[in-house]
Amino acid sequence: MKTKLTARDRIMEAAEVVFSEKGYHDAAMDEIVRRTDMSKGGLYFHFPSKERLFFAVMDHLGNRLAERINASIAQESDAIARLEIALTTVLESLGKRRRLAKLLLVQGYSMGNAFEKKRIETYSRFASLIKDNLDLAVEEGSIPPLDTEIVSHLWVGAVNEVLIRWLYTGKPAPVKEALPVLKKILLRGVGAEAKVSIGG
Amino acid sequence: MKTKLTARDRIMEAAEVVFSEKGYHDAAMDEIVRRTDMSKGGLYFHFPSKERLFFAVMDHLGNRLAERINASIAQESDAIARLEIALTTVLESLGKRRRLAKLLLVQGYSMGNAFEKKRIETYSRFASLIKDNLDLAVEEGSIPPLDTEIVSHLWVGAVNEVLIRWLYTGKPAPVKEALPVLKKILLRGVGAEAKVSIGG
DNA sequence: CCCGACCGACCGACTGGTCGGTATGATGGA
DNA sequence: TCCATCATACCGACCAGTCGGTCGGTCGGG
Repeated sequence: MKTKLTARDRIMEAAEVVFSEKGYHDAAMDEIVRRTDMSKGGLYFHFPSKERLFFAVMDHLGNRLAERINASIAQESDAIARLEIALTTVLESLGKRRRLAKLLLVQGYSMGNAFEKKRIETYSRFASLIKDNLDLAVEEGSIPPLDTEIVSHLWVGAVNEVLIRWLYTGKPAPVKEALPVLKKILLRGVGAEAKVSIGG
Repeated sequence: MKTKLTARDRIMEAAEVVFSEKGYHDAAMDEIVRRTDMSKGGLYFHFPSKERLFFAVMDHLGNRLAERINASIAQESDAIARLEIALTTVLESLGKRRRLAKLLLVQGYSMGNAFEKKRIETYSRFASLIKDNLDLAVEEGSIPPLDTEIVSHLWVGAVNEVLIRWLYTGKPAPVKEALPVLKKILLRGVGAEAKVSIGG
């Protein structure tokens, strides 16, 4: 294990802070450089453009979130329970850090049309995870058949909106208030009932 | 009725086109001017800034959509039926015009943090409409009690995501494919069943 | 002759990206 | 052991383009 971060990592850390606070467009490369012990030329030695740097940060954070979700559902075999746990993990992870949430959910849009592809890619990854478990639940017979493709995006959108709302207004509290409601409504929507009882 | 549009209206029309195609940031005032029979100075006589112009366009389009929804649900008294009709109207209106949808749902983000307030405002208006009818349905006893505040935003988020998805990938078709699923899942989620039968 | 409406050249601030140059350390032949 | 050589990593002043907004001026109708 290295205690020293690589130059790449240090740049990405600074970039994460600035991008999440300012959004893509309003973030100046000069400011990211300022947050580093490096020069502009040094930064551009490691990343070819602002856009690539942003994508690298997004990928990094997206990966970490995905890993956390996968780890949390790994030991659970029941599809419905896995969906509940996944919801919980997302709300907990993003609800714990505004910065992460903001960057992942909102701050890329100012990139303009180039962001479309990345957004689709990132959101699809999480939608797929939901879809897979919905499909499994249908196979298991725990829920009636439905268009899991559309429903998975419906779920992602619902969670997304509730989190963005929280980012901007500070409420509802993602885990304490929103999570129970989201679980109840979304699960009932697909014809299931919450199994992991925490907030009912 | 005037057949002549005012200068303000002509500017807003041009702005709508450019903003929806390019997004807030990438839209250049010079291009909006070019789409007008007016000069830059003339435009700035009517609107004090780019930001204000964008907000004016958003308000205008938001109002028109809200009016359309209100008109469509006016003659219906049953709360659940009103919710179904409102969903249908939104999907129809936005599904019919990418431009409108894109501008309302996505293109403002590139404004950066100044957009937050406007987004909250715009989305809240539609969430409130949903919330009011959910509250009514609870009062009527058609659905069990629930946190209608959070649920209304869940609905808005779900619809939003499905529409954005459609904007970017072209599927699913908002009215033909997405609408039936959204109605079914969202209504079942709050403990109701679709009453207006079109797509089941 | 005044004033609201409009004109359009121009300003100045900003910013992504470049480029010639430097420091450091590894390599390797004599 | 010592020096020449080379690549990697890094430096930061500078460039060139962009764009929102301004301002002195024009014009026509009342």
